[in-house]
Amino acid sequence: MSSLEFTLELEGPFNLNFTLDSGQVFRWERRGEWWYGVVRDGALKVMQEGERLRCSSGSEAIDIAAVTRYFRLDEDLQPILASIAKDEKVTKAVERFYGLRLIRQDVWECLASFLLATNANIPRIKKMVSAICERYGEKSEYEGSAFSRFPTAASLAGARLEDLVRCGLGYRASFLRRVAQSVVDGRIDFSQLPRMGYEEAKRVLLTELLGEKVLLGVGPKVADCVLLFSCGHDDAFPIDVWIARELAKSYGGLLGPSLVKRLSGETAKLGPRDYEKVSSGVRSYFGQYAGYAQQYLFMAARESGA
DNA sequence: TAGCAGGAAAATC
DNA sequence: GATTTTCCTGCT
Repeated sequence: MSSLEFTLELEGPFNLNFTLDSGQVFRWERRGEWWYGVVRDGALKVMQEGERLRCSSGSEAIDIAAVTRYFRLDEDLQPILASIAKDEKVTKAVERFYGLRLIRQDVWECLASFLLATNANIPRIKKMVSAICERYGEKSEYEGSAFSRFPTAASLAGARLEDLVRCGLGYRASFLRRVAQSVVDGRIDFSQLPRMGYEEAKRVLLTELLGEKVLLGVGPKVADCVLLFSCGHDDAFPIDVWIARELAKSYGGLLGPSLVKRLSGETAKLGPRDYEKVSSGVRSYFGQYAGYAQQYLFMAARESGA
C-alpha cells in the first residue's frame, strides 16, 4: 500500500487538539505529537505545527482535498465565531478554545456513534466504537500495523446480537442493529439531508427512523448531532446534559423560569417537547451558526465541570 | 407528562 | 469498595 505525505498551510484559525478532543468524533487517538485516525476508508495521521498541518495518509484517496473537506479548512472560521459571540459566556468559551472547528464526518458513522452515546461517557463511547470497528470493520494496514474501518451498515445488520453485546454495547446493541437494518433496507436516505433546511432535514431524519414504529434509539439529540456533525447544518444545537446545565446556569432569561427550574435539578432531563422549546430558543438566539456556539459551550462546560 | 429502566464503565466519595 | 454519574430514548 502506498502512502501519501503532504502539508497544509492553514489560512484561518485552527486548533487540531481542541477539534479532535471535543466529543464530535470518537476514533482519533493521540500518540505523541501525532493524531491517528481513519477518514473515509483510509488511515490518516495529522500533526499541527503552528500554521501548518502535517499529514500522512495510507491511501491515495485521502489527499489535501479530502483533509481540507474533513476539517472544513476551506471555510472562514473568523466571521462564524464573531457571529456567535452574543454574550460574555460564549465569548469567553470562544477565546478559551479558539480554533476549534466542526468536522464533516461520515453520516453513517456519526449516526451509529451517537446512537451508542446514551448513558455513556466519552471514554466509554470510544471503547464501544473501537470494539465494533475491530470486530466488524474491514481491516487494512498502515505503518505496519492493522487498522479497522468503521463497520458498514450491512455488516452490523448481519451481526449476532450477543456478539454486539460482547462489544460492551449493552441494551444499545439492538438499537444499533435495527438502525443498520433500516439503512440496508433503504428506509433511510442520507443523501438529501444536507440539501434541506434544518427543520425539514430533522423531520425527515426522525420520520424515516421512526416511521416503521420500531424501537430505534434515535431521538432529537442524536438527530441534532447527525445534522450538525455530518450534514453541514450548522444551526443544529444538540442539547446534552452538559449543555442543558450550562443553559440553566447562564441563559435563564432565554429559557424562562420553569425550564430553568427543571434543568437545575439533579438530572437535567428534557422531555421531547421541552427539548424542542429550548432548541428553538437557543437557535434563534445564536443564529445560523448556533452549532458552533454549542460546541464551544460544551467544551467550556466540560472543563469547568471536571 | 412525569417517572422509570436500561447495562456497564468511569468518576467520585 | 460502594455509590453516583454518565453527550438519552422509549415505554408506561
